[in-house]
Amino acid sequence: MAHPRLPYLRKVDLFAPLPEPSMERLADIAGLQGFSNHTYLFREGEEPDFIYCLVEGAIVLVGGVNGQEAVIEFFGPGESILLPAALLGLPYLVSARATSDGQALLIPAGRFRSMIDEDAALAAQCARMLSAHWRVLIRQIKEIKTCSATERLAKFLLSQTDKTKGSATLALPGMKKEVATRLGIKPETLSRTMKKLTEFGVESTGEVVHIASLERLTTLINPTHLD
Amino acid sequence: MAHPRLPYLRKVDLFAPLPEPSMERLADIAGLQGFSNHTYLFREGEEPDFIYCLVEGAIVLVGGVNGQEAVIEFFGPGESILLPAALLGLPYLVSARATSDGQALLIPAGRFRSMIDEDAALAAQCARMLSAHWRVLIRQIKEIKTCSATERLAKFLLSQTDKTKGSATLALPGMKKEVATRLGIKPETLSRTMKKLTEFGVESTGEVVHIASLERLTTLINPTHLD
DNA sequence: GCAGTGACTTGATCTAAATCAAGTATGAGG
DNA sequence: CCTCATACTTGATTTAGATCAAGTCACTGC
Repeated sequence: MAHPRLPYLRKVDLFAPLPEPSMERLADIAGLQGFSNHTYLFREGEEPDFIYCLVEGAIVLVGGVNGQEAVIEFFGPGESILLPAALLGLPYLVSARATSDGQALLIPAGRFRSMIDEDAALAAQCARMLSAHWRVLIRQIKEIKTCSATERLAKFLLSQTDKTKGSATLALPGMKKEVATRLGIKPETLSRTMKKLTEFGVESTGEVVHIASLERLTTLINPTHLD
Repeated sequence: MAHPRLPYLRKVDLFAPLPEPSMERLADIAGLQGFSNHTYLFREGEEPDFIYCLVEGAIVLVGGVNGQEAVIEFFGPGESILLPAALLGLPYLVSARATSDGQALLIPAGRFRSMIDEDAALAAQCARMLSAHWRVLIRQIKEIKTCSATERLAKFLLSQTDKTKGSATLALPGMKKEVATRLGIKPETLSRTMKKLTEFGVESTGEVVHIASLERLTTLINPTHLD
């Protein structure tokens, strides 16, 4: 095969639906890079050199204001990050830290920026992926502004599984202290909130959380509010 | 002129940089609609029929969870809303309420969705506008998670003017109770927080806010934290 | 094996912001 | 002009979550 990168590109949601010619142009400029746990892929304030597409492993997007640091979102295989900064050529607003070893496809930002004006399929696909992520962020903002810590944790846990009925076992996408800032609370509060959820059939052993009944946990979210 | 809508299209940031042929295709399908204060342009949960491009007037995007309602963001002339829902054909996650009388260009979502796959310039421009808005949302999430109510209000006020030095007078983009939920606080808290800012040269008379010294207000944001 | 470090928990206390409860404008409609 | 509704303010009180302070536990490196 002409391009050894092609099989990796196909694993990335942003590129998977693209026609062959677009894929090949991307394969020409993409590079594969391994990263190890706890390292930073890039930091807030830096100029955007690449778009990062996760092939394997997991990372967190974190934003710092003042001395503090807050997790914006967790990302896993198939997801792409930093498309907005790269497209606009503006400094990153967030940093990315690996939460496991893994591999990412790196697409040079400058080349990508010129490709997008000529390749309608690619541009449209970017618009769609950005739209999808826009919705993820909106949901998070709505939750922070209108739900209590307990409700937010319950929603978060439910979002970590694709099942909707019965029981579920899931691994947290990062350390507890990262999950805490993702939810907009402190680690101590997460610890206590987790304990509250015990009454609703949630058990946690390290990174692994077991939910006895998804239905039961769901009742916590809309607390007898029927209108 | 063939298309009476063209001058309006040019006022919309999303379309302004597009080449003539793209503009004309858009002019063919766009419709102008007036709206009056306090009315809803669309509501959360509805199917996306249009993209709304504000030509004149102002609107708020609000999201409701449980019984509550929170302002996500304020929008003014030139800005477009609901592009994400329209592109993906998914139900709106938010509602839009007018905060003044005004006019909007409505682009049918279905037609727009097919245009975008053929028109590279349009698709690229959508990707760029979505990217810009992504950054606005990220900034908001970072602020909510890491700043106190006072800091968030100070930042918000500063963001409402393009000046960076001296004094400034500005009109709030909506009612105080809307500004409050935009900041993730209750109206009562906004009232008290405003009073606190009096010591930092902020005076408020109804919708109008006067900042005596932007520099002085800025010091409040990075409280003697230098590293 | 044992110090050292960093994640997590648990408890006691504090505080920022929410809630509850009156108020005072302000503006629309009869 | 008066009444009603709605925005906003102000005060008293409560509370969710933060902060401060010990702990325990698991893992690393010597």
